[in-house]
Amino acid sequence: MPELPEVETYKTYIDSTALHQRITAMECGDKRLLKQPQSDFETHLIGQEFKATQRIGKYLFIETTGEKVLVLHFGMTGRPHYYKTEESRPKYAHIVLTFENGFHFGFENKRKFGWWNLTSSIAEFKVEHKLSDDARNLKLDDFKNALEGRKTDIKKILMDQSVAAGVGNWMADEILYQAQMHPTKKVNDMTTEAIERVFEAMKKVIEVAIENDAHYADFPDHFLMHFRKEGATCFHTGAKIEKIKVGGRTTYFSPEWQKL
DNA sequence: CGTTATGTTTCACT
DNA sequence: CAGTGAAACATAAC
Repeated sequence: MPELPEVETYKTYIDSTALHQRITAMECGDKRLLKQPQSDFETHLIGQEFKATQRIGKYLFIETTGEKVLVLHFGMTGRPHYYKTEESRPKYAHIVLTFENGFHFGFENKRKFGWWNLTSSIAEFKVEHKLSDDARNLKLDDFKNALEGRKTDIKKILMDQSVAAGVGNWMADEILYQAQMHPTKKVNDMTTEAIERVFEAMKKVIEVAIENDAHYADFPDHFLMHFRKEGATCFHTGAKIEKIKVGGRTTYFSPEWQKL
């Protein structure tokens, strides 16, 4: 389920479990998850330690004591899992590192859309992958600049990783619900006030989600995540939530509440 | 069996 | 260049 808040919880999890331990082995059950030959990862990881982590959007960077930075992307179904015994090995841990202390760092990825890579420079990686600043730290002026000249649906813009890195499908729906903005509103038709409203909603959704460890059940009652399904009841209007496609992605919204 | 799923990349068009 | 829609990638769950 990894969008920005989920990956932030993964970061915290890794920071509190897997840092500062010598890596002794690597295994990978499906090489398609590796963007480089496994031997490259082994060369740069074995004998090294995780030193610190950084997150930009949905990408997690793990700095090591070696010269390369490990880059993780979780795809649609991924999470890290730190465990000790083989019995507790997660079923879909397709990539596993073993530490000197006997624990393992498993990369769970049921659908195999996630991957690992190595980079020499996080800054370079960010440019190559056209990532904006992380949505959590993004400045209003940069957001406005990124919208300049764009004419498409606000939802597509929000999910554009070069505009606000980290916003994915559920967050875009939640942000637009909070901002009372219709998902297919064209950005060139939006007033400055409306753009600022969406920006503020984005910030709020991010902080609320992180505060609650991306645990949707703990989100405030007026958050769309509680009724983000077709035919469910909108908290504010009591009307039915509708399902449409925007930019090829399933989109849930409340027609009366979210104005075009 | 068919549909759907929280992501990214690529490609053929307009 | 901006934008679109579709396809591809893999697989489990409903």
